[in-house]
Amino acid sequence: MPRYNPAEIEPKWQQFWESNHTFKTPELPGAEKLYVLDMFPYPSGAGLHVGHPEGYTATDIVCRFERMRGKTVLHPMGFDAFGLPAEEHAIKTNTPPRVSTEKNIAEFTRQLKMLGFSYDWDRVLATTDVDYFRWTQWIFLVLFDTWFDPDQQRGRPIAELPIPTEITAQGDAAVNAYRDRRRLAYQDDALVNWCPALGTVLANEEVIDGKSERGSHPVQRIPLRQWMLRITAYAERLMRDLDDLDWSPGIKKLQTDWIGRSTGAEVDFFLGSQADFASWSKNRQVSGFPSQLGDDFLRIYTTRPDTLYGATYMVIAPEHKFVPQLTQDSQRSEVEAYCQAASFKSDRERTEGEAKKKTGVFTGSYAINPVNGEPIPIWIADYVLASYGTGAIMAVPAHDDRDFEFAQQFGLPIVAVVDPGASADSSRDAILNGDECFVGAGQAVNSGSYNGMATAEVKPAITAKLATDGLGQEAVNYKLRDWLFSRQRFWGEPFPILHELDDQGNPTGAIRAVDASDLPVNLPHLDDYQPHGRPEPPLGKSPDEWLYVEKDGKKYRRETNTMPQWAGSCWYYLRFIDPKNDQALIDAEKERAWMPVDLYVGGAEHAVLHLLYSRFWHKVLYDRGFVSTKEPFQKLVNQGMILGEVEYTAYRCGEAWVSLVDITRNENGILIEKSSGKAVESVAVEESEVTKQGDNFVLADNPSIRVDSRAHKMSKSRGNVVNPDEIVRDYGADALRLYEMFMGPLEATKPWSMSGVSGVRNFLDRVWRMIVDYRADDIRLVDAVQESEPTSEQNQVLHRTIAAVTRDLENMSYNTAIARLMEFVNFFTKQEVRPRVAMRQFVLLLSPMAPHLAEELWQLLGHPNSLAYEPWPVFDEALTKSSEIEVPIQVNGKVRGRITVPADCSKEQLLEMAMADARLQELITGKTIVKTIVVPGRLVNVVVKLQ
RNA sequence: GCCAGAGUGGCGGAAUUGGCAGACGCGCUGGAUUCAAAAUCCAGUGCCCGCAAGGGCGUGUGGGUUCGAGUCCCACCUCUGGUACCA
Repeated sequence: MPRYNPAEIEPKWQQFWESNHTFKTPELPGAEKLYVLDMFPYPSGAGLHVGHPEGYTATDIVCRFERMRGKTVLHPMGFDAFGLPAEEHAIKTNTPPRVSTEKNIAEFTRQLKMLGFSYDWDRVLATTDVDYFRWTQWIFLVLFDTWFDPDQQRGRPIAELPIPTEITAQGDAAVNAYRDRRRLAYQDDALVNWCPALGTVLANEEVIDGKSERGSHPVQRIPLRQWMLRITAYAERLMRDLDDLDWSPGIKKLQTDWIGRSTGAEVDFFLGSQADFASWSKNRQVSGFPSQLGDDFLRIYTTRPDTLYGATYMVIAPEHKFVPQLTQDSQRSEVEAYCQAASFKSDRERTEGEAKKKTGVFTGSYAINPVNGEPIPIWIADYVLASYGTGAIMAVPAHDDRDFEFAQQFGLPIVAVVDPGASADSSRDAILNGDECFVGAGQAVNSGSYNGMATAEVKPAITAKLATDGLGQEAVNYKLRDWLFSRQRFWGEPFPILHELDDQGNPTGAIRAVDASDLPVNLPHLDDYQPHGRPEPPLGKSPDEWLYVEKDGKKYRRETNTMPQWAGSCWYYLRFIDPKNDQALIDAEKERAWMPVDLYVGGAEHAVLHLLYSRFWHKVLYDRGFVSTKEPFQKLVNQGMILGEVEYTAYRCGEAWVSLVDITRNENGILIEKSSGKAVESVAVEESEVTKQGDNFVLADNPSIRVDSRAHKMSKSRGNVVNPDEIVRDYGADALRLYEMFMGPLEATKPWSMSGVSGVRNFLDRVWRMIVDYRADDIRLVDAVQESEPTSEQNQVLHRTIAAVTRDLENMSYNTAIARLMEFVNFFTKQEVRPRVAMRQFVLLLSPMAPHLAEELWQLLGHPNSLAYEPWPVFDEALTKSSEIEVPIQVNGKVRGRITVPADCSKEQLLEMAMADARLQELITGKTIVKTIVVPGRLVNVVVKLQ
């Protein structure tokens, strides 16, 4: 029964590859290396999703293709296994997260192996492996041991940090504190989502609308001591070094925008009476612009120093440390209530909901505008963020949308200082009157000596003047914030940090790093994973043997925060190169030989954070001499999302159908009928029940009812999730791989289609029957496959296929490569004689995409060894060409006929033959030839006009 | 609102980058094979007019450049994804 049976041949070849170590990668590459990396998965309990194999198949094709072209390929796989779901599961079931994690990893491994990817499984790792996170902790020690030298723009050992003499004079504790403040890993108070009812700190994604995801309890933002990583120090390099990467412009832009560099000025506003302003500013002319903040002025950051004359009030963030100082007694209760309310809101809530209405409260205090000596009121409002710039702004309502909206709401003055000019539309008067906001560039007005100057000139001029007066200076700001690196979680890497305790067991504030030789710091055993009710991490529940450490005669308590999930995924690409090294995170020679990653493929959801964090760590490791490349990932490709099968949805209100055009969403997001306002019910309809009318789908038996036709994201709740196990069972792994590649371009979002899967399976069946005698009782070649020379036509098809498939694989255009292979099969199944040499070449071309079937056929064609390292077929250019070609003849750009001409026919000959064509003559008689266009090998176009 | 990407047959998608629009697959129609079905094989399949030869229209919409536009330019519409007061 020699039918194509993937259930039999796929496990057979997977076993063959495994027992022969076919894809074992040498420690060091040969002549040419290629490092191809997939974004490793989080091993969730749900198992592999069809989205995973999309990218994995694409990279596997690259690897198999390039191995055959002689490259030494590194293609590893691992698991990003720390994370919230395992811990949630632990809280619910009280099983240790490691147990469920390992179970999930085993399941993922089984599923990945079932798809025949050519990973070097000897290198597999999980971020939760103790041998792995030992080095994650080690890298943290490097970050802890590094400060950023702004002059050299690089990270240097903390021992090289220059200590000011006055600090040295204060003793060791002062020196240590000075160092601690400058390390790349440092401690700071940051706001966390504290949920008193659950007795635990929640991650941002666990907070929905200010309530806990579980149980809907109120969540409060409270400051908690946190570990931070000084990624902002690297902002400039993270931005600049994008230039040399082979990433899509879209991703580069996302990263650039995330870093969000802006230039402007910091300006100090005097906090005092108008009478004292003169002497204060005179002082400033002598002392200059101070680097330290004082309490007699408010420092703001602006990108529009040119609008300083238009600043009519100021706003500070509710968390600004001047709030108590600036609040007058008359305003105190109002201010306190406002700030309290703001503390309950997350950043997101402040910007969402409530129609983004601006809120704020007056402090009762005033500051003096440095350019004109005018006092202006200081407000508190949550539209100003504490974490950006200086947490305080000068408000220029005439030229900033947000300030304008706020000023209108609270009746604050609006003074225009930029004239949009006559060229602008009719609203110029409204703008100058302060009735409308204008954010563009123009000409300065109401701006003292700057009047008449263009915006672009005023900016530097005012900044320069402020600098000479000691009132301001040019400044650069980034939206990028330092990376909040600690989590109040159990299931993450413990920090290798000890907090010194005094004799009473209280922290002294001094910290020390765990010695590198004492790594790893393993996670302790906990009896249970229930929250303990304090705003402190679960590791606070650890047994004393773990929690308390004595070292050099001093007592310490371990750090109880853990690292975020990002930590382990920041550097796994390095460990794959040398996964078992117990002396170093990576051997230097191997690192130089394999880095950088030549191709990195994964979902676009990691476009910003994961890639930015990895790049940051890599740069620190580079500065400290542990890696040799500036950037980790040379080429990046983001695969598109796979949606569920297309669904048709009709809507019904009671018994009556309602057309899609008559439906809208009410303010609660419920679908209603526009006319009646009644809720409608959505009904899934079969494809056979709908028909296309114009651009839309309608019910076949009621064409006035339009229905919705779209593919949705796969989700459990929608019930449209496709399970790879089922596809492999019903169609085979090669069919799944092939289908996912045939669906469309790798980067595109595309809907799943079960009949598409059976289409490619059908192709694989045809491939089988092209070579195997499916009517015989045992597996043998079909009679048509013979040891003969290909005809010139067969050679033409073969060599064109080799050329096209090779080019398509180089471009990662897998859908068209597969189409070429289909054309080959369509041609050769019609051939009575199928030369064995052509079949051999074809099998090699097919092998990167459908490796199991290809190996089986390769064996059948008489080769005892795997084809994995067979040389890739080479095409002969001469054989791809035919001697004659068909060329269209156009009249006025419309195709009116075709002629067959020699392929190498010259321009003149081509025109001559075209003009000799009877059909053309017929069409142009009685008309004047205005022009002829002849493109050899392409077309002839005759332009005529009447007469 | 802003940013990015995309709109091509009944469906997924091709088109060597300005040169025969719709490759390849799905679906559909007809035929062969079969007692019948499945499977397989062959042929056809953008829309409209026409018995046919042939003609007209056609790549989201409207304009433009060109001998020639899916491809380039301008304006607009729709969808998808991302993002959210960063001064």
